[in-house]
Amino acid sequence: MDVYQIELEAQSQIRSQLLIDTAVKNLGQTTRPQQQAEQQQQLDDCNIADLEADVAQQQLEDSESEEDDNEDEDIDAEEDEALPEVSFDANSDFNLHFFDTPEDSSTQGAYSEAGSLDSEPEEQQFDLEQQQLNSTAAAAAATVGIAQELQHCLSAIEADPLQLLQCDSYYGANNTATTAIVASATAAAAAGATGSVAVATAATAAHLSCTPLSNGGGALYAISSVHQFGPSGYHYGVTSCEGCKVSSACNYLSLQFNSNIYFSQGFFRRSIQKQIEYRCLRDGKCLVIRLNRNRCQYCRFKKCLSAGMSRDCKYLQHLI
Amino acid sequence: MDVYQIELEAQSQIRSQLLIDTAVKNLGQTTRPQQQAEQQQQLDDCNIADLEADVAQQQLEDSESEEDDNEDEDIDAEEDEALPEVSFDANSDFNLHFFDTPEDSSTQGAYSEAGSLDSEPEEQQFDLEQQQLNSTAAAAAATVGIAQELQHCLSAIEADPLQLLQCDSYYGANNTATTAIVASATAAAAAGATGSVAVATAATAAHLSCTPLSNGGGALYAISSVHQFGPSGYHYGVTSCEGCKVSSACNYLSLQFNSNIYFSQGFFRRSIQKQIEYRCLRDGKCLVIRLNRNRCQYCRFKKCLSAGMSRDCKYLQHLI
DNA sequence: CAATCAGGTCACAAGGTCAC
DNA sequence: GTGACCTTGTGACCTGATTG
Ligand SMILES: [Zn+2]
Ligand SMILES: [Zn+2]
Repeated sequence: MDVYQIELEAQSQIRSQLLIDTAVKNLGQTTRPQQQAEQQQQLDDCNIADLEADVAQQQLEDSESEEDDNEDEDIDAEEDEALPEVSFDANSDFNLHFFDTPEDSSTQGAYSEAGSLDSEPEEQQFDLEQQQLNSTAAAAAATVGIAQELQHCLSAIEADPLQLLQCDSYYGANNTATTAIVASATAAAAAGATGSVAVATAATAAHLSCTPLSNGGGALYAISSVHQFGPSGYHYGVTSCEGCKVSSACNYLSLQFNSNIYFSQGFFRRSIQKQIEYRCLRDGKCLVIRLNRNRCQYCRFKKCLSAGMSRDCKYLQHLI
Repeated sequence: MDVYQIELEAQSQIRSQLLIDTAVKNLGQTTRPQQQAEQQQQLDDCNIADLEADVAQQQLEDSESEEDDNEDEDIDAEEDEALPEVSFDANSDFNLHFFDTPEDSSTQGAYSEAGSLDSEPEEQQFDLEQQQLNSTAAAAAATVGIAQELQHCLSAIEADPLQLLQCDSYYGANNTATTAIVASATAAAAAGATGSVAVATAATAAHLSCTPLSNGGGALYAISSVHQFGPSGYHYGVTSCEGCKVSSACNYLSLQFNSNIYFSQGFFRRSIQKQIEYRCLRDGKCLVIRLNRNRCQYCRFKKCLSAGMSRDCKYLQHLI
C-alpha cells in the first residue's frame, strides 16, 4: 500500500511540477511556450485522439493509449473496428511480432522486422502527429492562451504521465533550491534510494544538469544542480535544460534510444537486435513503470516504442 | 501485520511530509500551494476513498492498489465486511490472499492477477480521468487560471494514481524519523533469526555491514556490524550501510527479492509465482526465525512481506 | 578534436529445475 | 514443499564508429 500511495504522491507531485513548469513558462515566455505547447499539443493530440477513439468504444483503451499506447491500442484495434488512425491493431493476440514471422499474418501490420519495427512505429507517430496537428490547429484557432497549453499539458499528462516524466523532474533532483520542497517530500518518502532524488520546480529558475547515478540501473540517471539555466522546455520528449539538450542530452542523460525512462538501452537493444518476440501473459495492458518494468517484456517493449524509442534516433534529437 | 503497520507509518510520514511541503510552499507561494494541496488532497482522497469504498464493499481492493498488501487485504475483504479504517484486519482468518484468485469475486477489484493488478487500476483510473476530463473541461470554460491547472492535475492524478507510481518513498528511507519507527518494528519482528541478524536503528549511528552467513540456508544472510559508518538508510528493504548499498549490496547480501533475512528466494518466489494462499494454523503470530522458518508458511510469507521483499526490487531501488 | 551514441561485455539477479 | 544449482535476462560500463 505504501508503495502505491507513495508512488501516487510522487506522481502527483511530478504532474503538478509539470503543470507548474508549463504555467511558469507561459508566464515567462510567449515564444517558448509555443514549442512546449506544440509538444504538449502533440502529446495531447495523441491522447485526445486515443481518447476519442476509445470513447467511441472503450475508454480503457484510451488510458492505455495514453501511456504507451500504440501497442495497447493495436491490441484493442483488433476487436474493435472503430479504431481510427492507429495502425497497430494487428497485435490483438497480445503477441508482439516485432518482427514479422512468416506465419503471423495478422501481425504483419505491426512489425515486420527489427528494421521495419523502427519504421512502422515512426509511421504511426506520423499519423498521430498529423492528427495532432489538426487537433492542435483547431485548438489554436479556438484559443491560443495559456489555458490551452495547460490543458494540453494536463491532457498530455493524463494521457501518458510517464512519458512526460523527465530526467529532471523525475530523476533529477539534487537542486537545493528546487529540491528543497520536493526533496523534502520525496526525501521523506524515498529517503535513501539515491538521496538526491527530487523534482525540480519551474519556479526555481535554477535548472538541473544531468549527471549519471553511479549505482543507477540501466539508463537511469539523476540530475544534479550544476547548470543554473532555467528549464528550456521540452526537448526530445522530455523537459530538460537547454544545456543538456544541446550538449548531448542523450549522452549525459543516457537518452539512448531517445528515452531515459524505465527503458534501458539493454532491453530495447536486445529486443531489436535479436528480434525477440515477446508475449504478454495477460491482456497486453500491463502497467509498465520503473518499479515493475521487468514483469512483462511485451508491454515494456510496447512502452518503449510508444515512448518513441527507435534505433534510428541517433543524432536526430537535434533536429526536432 | 508488521508490514502493514510499517507501511501505514511510512504512509503517514509521507503524508505529513507532503503536508509540510505544501504548507511551506503555501507560505512561499500562493499559487503553488494549490497544486500541492490538490495533489495531497488527491492522495488523501484516494486513501480515504479507498477506505470508505472498502468499508462499503471491500476495503481490500483499495488497499491493494496501494501496494503489496493488496493481496493480504484482498483475502480479508472476502470474509469481512466491517473493516474499519485499518484495512488489515482482514487477516483475521489468517489466510493470505496475496494474489487474487479468480474464484474470489469479492476481491476482483483488487488484483485479478499479479499482472492484471497493474492493468485494472488503470481502468479505474480511466474512469476517473473521464470524469476529470469533464470536470476539467467545464473548469477551463469557466476560468483559465492556475486553479484550473491544479484541478486538471488533480484529476489526472486521481485518474491513474498507479501510473505515476514511484518507488522512492517506499524503499528510500534513510530518514531517521521514519526509519526509527519502521526499523523498530522490523527489528522486533526479525530479531534473532541468525543472532547476528539485526536491523540498524536510525538512532544507533553504527551501521551494519553485510556478510553472508556461511551456514545460512538459501539466500539467508545476516548483517554484522563491521563498518562504522552511519547507517545510510534503507536499502533494498533493510537498513544497511552505504557501502553495502553502493557496492552491490544485492550481491553481498544476496538480497534477492529485496530481503536478506531468513527468507530464501525459493519460498518467496514460489509464493508469488504460484500465488499460493497460506493459512496459519495458529493465531497468525507465529515467531518466524531461521530455525523454524518452515513451520508456518503464512507467517513466513507475512514476514517476508514485512521485510520488504518484492518481486520488483531487483536493480530497482537505485532507480527511484 | 570533441561530442555523441550504437553496440559489446559481463557481473548480477530473476527464475527454472530437481534431488531431497 | 524446500532450496542448491543452473540458465537466462538485465543493465552498468566500456569501446569504437560517426558526426560536426
Ligand atoms: Zn503485459
Ligand atoms: Zn503462523
